[in-house]
Parts: sequence; C-alpha cells; structure tokens
Amino acid sequence: MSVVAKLDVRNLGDYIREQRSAAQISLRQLASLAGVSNPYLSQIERGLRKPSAEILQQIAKALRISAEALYVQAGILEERYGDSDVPAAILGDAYLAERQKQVLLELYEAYRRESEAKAGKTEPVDTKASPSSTSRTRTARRASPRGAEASDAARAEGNTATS
Amino acid sequence: MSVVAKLDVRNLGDYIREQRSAAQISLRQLASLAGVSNPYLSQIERGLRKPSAEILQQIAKALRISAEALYVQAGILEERYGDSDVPAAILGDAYLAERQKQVLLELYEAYRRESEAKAGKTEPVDTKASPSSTSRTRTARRASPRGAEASDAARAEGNTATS
DNA sequence: GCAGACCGCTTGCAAAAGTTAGCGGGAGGG
DNA sequence: CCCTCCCGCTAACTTTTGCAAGCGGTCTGC
Repeated sequence: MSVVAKLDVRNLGDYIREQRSAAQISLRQLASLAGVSNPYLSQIERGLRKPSAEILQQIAKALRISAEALYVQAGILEERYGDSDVPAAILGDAYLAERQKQVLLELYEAYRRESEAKAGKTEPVDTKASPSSTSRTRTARRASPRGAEASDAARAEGNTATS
Repeated sequence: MSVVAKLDVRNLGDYIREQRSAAQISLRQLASLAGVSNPYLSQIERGLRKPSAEILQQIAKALRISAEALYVQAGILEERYGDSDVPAAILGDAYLAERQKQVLLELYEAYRRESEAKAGKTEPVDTKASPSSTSRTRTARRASPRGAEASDAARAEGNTATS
C-alpha cells in the first residue's frame, strides 16, 4: 500500500497559522469561530494533532478559505490539475449517476490503453493511480478549454440541459 | 455541541458501498486495499463511524475515485468545479482517436438524457447523491489565500468583519 | 457430511482526537 | 503598583477512532 498519503501535518499547521495571522485574528478567536477549543487549535497549528475532516472543514470556513486549500496543504488532496482531465470531468459531473461514471471511466481507460498499445509505447498507463497519471507527457497543463474563471455567472445553468 | 458541519455519514457510507459494489470487490478486499481493517470499513459503510481525512483518502485511492467525490459525499467539501465539462475534456484529450471520442461523447450524451429523464420522478438509481441542483459555486482552484470566500461564506457569517 | 475459504458483522481494547480547567505572561487603565 | 483582560500553551480528562480477535453464515470441493 503506497503510503503516499501521509498527512502533512506540519505544513498544514503552518498554513493555518499563516492564514490566521493574515486574517489578524487570535488563536482563540479562530477557535471559537471554527467551533473548536483553543488548545486544540493551538496543537493543530503546531502540528501535534491531525484534525479530522470535519474540523478541517470548520477551520476552513472560519478562515474563509476553501477547504480544498487546506486539504491540499494537508497532503490529502492533490493539487488540481486543470487540463482536460477526462476522469476528473466525469467524476465532477453532477448529472451523471455513479454507475454511469464508472462505465464512462472504464471505457475511457480502455480507449487510452488501446491508443497506448497502438503507439507502441512501453509506458505503463497506470490507470489506477491518482488522476495525475493523465497528465504525464502532455504539454499543456493549463486550465480547461473554456475559461474556468468566469463560471460565477454560469453557475445556475451550468451545463445546459440537454436538449 | 455546535451543530455546524455535520458529517453526512450516512450518505458517505452508502456512496462508498455503492462504489465498492460497482467495482465488484468485497468489503474485505477494499479494506485491505485501502489499508484499513474490514470491521472498520464495514462500520463506515453503515454510517457508524466517521472516517478521518486520511482514511477517506485511502479509501478513495483504493476505489480509484477522486477523494473529492468522497468529501462531497461526506458533506465536507462543497460541490466544486462548475466546469466539469466532460465533452470539452474528451475533445481535448490528445490520446483519444476521433472515433473513440465520438463514442464517448455519444455515451455521455445518452447518460445525460437518461439522468434528465429521471430527474423529475423518483430516481430509481441509488444516486441520491448528486446535489444536482445549484451549488455549482466553484471553490478556488488553487490555494489562493483569501478571496475565495464566496462559496461557503453563506454559513460562516458571523465573525468580525475585520476586513 | 465437513474442511476450508470467503463473506459481512459484533465485541472489547489501545491510541488517538478533542474537551474543560488552569498556568505564566504581556498590555493597558485605575 | 495592582487589577483586569486577552494572549498562547500545558495538563488531565472524556469521547471517538481504528484495530485484532472472533462469531455465524454461505459456497465449493472432498
């Protein structure tokens, strides 16, 4: 079992403390804001404790930062690779049922393997690994095709329904 | 206790179990794959335990699904990413042949129509999951310090308006 | 029938997470 | 000076996580 996912508590704590002082609030304030006890937050910041997912979320909320940022700091989530990552897009699609996602993913991976084989490359495609696998050789690691940032406006309708 | 960020353990467990059976592996297999004990995984699936962030991550890896999907299920992360644009991702994938892209796109569209149809009535599929509706507020893609508040600020009202 | 191997689940226990109570210390005000 | 308030931290506790061990049940082969 790859022990890749060790929680990087130190970084996490530093990050939180950094964010907290950037926000100019005291440890106790943040603690009560986040709904945790101040000693505990203190310990988290110093890396003596690994906060649970819930706590992490509450802290993120209190700090007004994305929980994702915290998870990334904690080494729990990988950084977001924005490029056209098909698996990520599929997984992130709110309109697909889980089973459908599974099928699409499998088909996609099968295709990928197929292409790989044709190309004669020996490079193992390691379909299972974290999403990062898809971006290995690719040149453009950029954000997805259409600007991702403006999505605020697009929020409601998102993907058009069908039609 | 502050009833702030209740972990939606039920959903999470169901989701994991769903994914597991979709992957056709036994509880014990997934457990050892994820590096947790089988009893514990069993309890997680039945919603009797709230797995920590680390465990969640390991399970996600073992299931080959994005950790985010799990966090969203757990109610820890908000739905991210408005731009889960599957077609764009497919089209932008350099490793797929045109023919393959067509198949994937068609399948995707078919699924979307299917989901659409079901959306109105009681969903026969187990996917109680997807918060399908709004909430497309994408969170900050990167660890940008502050300025990413919009997404969940709704809940985190209160605090001192320092800024 | 009965080993053996799997399945999922229940039961106690160690080790963490997370809490309340309290310490020493700096700033400000009387 | 002394009193109060807030700061961050330590200490001792309670609660929960997460695990090893063991249970009953099903299926397959002997």
